[in-house]
Amino acid sequence: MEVKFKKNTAILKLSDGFDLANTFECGQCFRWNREPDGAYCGIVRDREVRLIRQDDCIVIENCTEEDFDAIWKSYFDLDTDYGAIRRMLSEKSPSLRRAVDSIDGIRILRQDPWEALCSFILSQNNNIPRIRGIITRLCEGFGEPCGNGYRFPAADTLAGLTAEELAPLRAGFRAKYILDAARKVASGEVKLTALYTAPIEDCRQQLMTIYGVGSKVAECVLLYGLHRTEAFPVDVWMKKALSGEFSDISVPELGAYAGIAQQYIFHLTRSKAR
DNA sequence: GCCCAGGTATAAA
DNA sequence: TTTATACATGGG
Repeated sequence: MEVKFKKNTAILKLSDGFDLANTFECGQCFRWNREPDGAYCGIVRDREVRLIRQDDCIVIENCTEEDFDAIWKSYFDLDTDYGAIRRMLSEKSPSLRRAVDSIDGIRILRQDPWEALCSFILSQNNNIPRIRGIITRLCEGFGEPCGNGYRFPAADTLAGLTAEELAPLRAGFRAKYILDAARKVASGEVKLTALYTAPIEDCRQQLMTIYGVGSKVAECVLLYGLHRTEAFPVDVWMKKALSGEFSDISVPELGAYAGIAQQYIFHLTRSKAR
């Protein structure tokens, strides 16, 4: 990966892939917005940037060299060779090769664990456009202004709210889950930063103490919020996939990248559904 | 109108 | 331990 800087703009040349639409619209995140020119605009922590492809480069606008080193290099997982991971996964089974080949240029973002926790609580029994709407209203209603939008509200902020105060989100039965998550995170009863390094099964159990967090939400938080790429949702809808056309996949064999394999399988099953 | 959505808690078999 | 159902809401 090469990077050059020109007046608050980072210009990336990657040896592996970075497809903006596939990365931001694969269902791992809900707060990157496509603009008419094909660029994507998003807010992470207290920074707002805009990404656009120019020839074989990805351009990050409003990105200083300091921010790139402190935030974006890690957030976009730019030090990871996705080409190598794809090749490794493709060797594991014919069905997984089809899944990997069904989409390219996805990078697993290193999102904020708290934001990922809320996002995937809200995702349950819900569709992506509506999830995005609820999260937008959550940020507008309770987040600090940032750039042209809002930061994701802190757990401490939400912990002091009531279900009635969350009603404008129209999150339905999920509102009470958000409040329980906020309360447990704000109090330290669930310590998200500990989940970066704890044994994966302990992490699952810890997350599932939150009302409304089951195995599937826990796996998504671990993968997308804590970059635990070995996390794999074996026991909810993935069980369906693995008993069908993906029955030739052995999850333990996928090892450290089982979660990334899951992302490709998710895409293939989604694209077939329509 | 109808079906269903990146599921989970709860009750019942 | 496995299987069924309600859940709030609205996108397509």
